[in-house]
Amino acid sequence: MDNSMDNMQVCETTCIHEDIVNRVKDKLPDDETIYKLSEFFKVFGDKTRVKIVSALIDSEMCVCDIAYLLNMSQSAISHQLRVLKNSNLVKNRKEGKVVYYSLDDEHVKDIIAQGIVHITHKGRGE
Amino acid sequence: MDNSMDNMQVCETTCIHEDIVNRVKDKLPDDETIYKLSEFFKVFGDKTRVKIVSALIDSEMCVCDIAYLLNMSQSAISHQLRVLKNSNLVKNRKEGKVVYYSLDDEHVKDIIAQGIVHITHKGRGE
DNA sequence: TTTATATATGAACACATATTCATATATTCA
DNA sequence: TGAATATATGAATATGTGTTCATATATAAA
Repeated sequence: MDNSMDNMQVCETTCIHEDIVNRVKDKLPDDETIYKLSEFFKVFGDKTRVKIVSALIDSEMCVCDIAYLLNMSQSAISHQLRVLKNSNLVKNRKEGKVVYYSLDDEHVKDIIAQGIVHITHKGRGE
Repeated sequence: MDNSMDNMQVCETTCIHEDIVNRVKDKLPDDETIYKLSEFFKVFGDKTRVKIVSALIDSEMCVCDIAYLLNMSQSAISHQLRVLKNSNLVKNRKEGKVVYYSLDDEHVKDIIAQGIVHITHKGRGE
């Protein structure tokens, strides 16, 4: 893992600001945190999942409701709900044959809201 | 676009809660907003980009600094910086041959912070 | 102008991923 | 038990994406 840079074209030059790099390196989150962060945001990086989450902000719904609402197949929704569940973003409860999904994280609303702030502030030229 | 559901295996059944679906449908953000949201979060859905952004929270840096800090090739970093720039998350200034990158969005810090809140709260079983 | 350096970029490749299709599982009802 | 329904899931496929490699561009220095 360390000799992977042996023949890589990286700037082995004088342009590196070692003081800055060293200072930043100390503050940078560890690799596991970075990985978890990117995996977390990756979940929101899909239209279908953002729709599902946005919908569940308003109300608990069953798989069939969501498929109908989003005009998508039951299978596709089910697969995505599993992704959301694995990320602890939604939970479910079973009532007979029907499985109801709802949000399992208080910050989901805030995350979406903050995303909206960004895209509305940056939409048309700075 | 409307007849795409003609032979799709969606629940054309009685389990749909029409009242809930209709109410949620009205509140759901429009398709363009959903798309922009997912594209926005997709940017944070990559380890390298999260690292770059986290690093830039602390200090402006040149491409070479970032490549050295993250132990990655200059080309890989340059490609990712373009993605971040296209998303209006970073800006750059040129000083001779050196290009310095810095954050271009006040909420980036908040987004990362909120992500950390989630992964630390949900890490070890609820 | 020639050389060196810092960055940008297009193409290719390897890998990840979202949806579909077929089917399995679980539950209710007759 | 058997039929119907709601959901879950594995495999396959198509599409997206991150890095590498080679190279182009831009700037500075000799």
